[in-house]
Amino acid sequence: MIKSVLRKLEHHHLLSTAETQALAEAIARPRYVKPHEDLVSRGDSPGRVTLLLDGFATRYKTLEDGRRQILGLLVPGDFCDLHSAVLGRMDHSIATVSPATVATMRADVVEQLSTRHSSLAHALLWCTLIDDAITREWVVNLGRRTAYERTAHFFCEIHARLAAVGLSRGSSCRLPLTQTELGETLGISTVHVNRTLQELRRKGLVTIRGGELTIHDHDQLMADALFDPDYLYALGQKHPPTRNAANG
Amino acid sequence: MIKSVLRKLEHHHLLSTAETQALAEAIARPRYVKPHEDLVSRGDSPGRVTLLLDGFATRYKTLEDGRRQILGLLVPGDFCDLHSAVLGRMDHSIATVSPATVATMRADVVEQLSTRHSSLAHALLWCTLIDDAITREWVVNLGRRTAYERTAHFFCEIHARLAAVGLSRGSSCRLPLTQTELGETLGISTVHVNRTLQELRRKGLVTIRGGELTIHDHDQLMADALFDPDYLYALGQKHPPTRNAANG
DNA sequence: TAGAAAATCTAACACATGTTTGTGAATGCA
DNA sequence: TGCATTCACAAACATGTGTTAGATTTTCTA
Repeated sequence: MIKSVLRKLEHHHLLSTAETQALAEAIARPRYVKPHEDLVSRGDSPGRVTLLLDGFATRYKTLEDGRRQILGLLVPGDFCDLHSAVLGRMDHSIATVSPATVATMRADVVEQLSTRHSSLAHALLWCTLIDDAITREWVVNLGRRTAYERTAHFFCEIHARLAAVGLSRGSSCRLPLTQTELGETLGISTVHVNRTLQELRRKGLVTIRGGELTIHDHDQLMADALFDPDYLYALGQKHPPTRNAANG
Repeated sequence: MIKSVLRKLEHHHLLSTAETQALAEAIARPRYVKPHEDLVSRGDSPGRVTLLLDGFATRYKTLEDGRRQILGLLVPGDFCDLHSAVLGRMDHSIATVSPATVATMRADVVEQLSTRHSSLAHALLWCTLIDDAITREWVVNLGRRTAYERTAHFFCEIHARLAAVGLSRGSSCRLPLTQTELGETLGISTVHVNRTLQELRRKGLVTIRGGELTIHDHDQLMADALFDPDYLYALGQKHPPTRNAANG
């Protein structure tokens, strides 16, 4: 279960056995969380860092009048709130969307480990910065792409990210979001999500059913989305340069 | 000139004289840059970290077909590409919008300083995380706010951020963006920017002229924008708790 | 397994925003 | 000082997306 996290951290570069062990020890015993439950809420000062081991979660913010925007989709292996260890409190909330398994680590322990193991610190920072790169791409998505392009782009991204942690089966992967949640992610209304999904289906590019996303024509989807996986920093590749020849 | 940076770093908590001195020494002699010139381009692996000392700059990305989205506005005191030191290359470009003064530091020197001076490392990380919080709020802005609300929100944010580095005069501050650039920031067309600015003016909330932004009714503007400065983490306050009583 | 609740899907209509095109004013450059 | 360029502003029209409301289907749960 902890594998998904290690796999992600090692995308960056390999950790020593001492490091992975220290990390594994710091991780509290996994906890099961029901769908649609807050893991951390805006304003919290958790003092613990939460790690998503299984299932899906969203970062989100709600405006005074109830409008909700999803800021990011968290997939297994993602850290939920590393930044809160430095900033002290959460400026947004995080909620599960599916049944999930999470583990936590004490923030001060993470800090200690980071000072002791510089490449662990580096790996954690790397995770945070990839998240930022993804958020920036979402800004492009919301600002400059049409609803259709946005949706296509989102599907490309999710498939790539899940593939990176070994959670895709060929052209399929899980994506347990309702059309309402998709709308809150893509900045469009639920009704328009429905229209858009129909168009993607009609063109034979994508079907989504029962929380399962299937991409039928990856090339065309990427083209329609103006998708360039550059910003994922080879998250989709097995192991970047630092890994030596004997790749597994 | 270096003051703007220090002032920002010290929002977080005070640096020792040794630290500020080490930082000052690492900063190469300032360089003047013309408006609308790239400071770093997408794909670059700069090896140096750039610091904006004076003037304005934008992070931006361009889609294959030419559509451009501004991902962030950089104001004096902001780091342009701290993350590139870890990620290795830029996933977006940074360009000046006004005449600007910048300085650079070698990435490896920054890394060295960070390991030697932990509270400097902390301060730099803090800057990065604030940037992320701002980017997340931009996602909300683009995804859930109307053109009018977005524009109002953007003006609130810029004024708060400039006030934080001592670059506002009462209800006014510089904002040298053309209506086209505002559109690329707010995810709307140039024509619609014009319409929106007129509405803000008609309501007596804001005027923008000759690169100068003036807010006539701050309360109403914040209300219309659904602006909550929370996400700026008290960037707008002089000095947070860690600073002792004798505040300047 | 029935009933309730949630999610998908449709349709009609409203409207915010985009597009195109053009004018006049401001700005920069030779 | 004049010319070219950029910028702000305007009007008419096109359209993508939002809204409201309701019918169907699926999923949950008692």
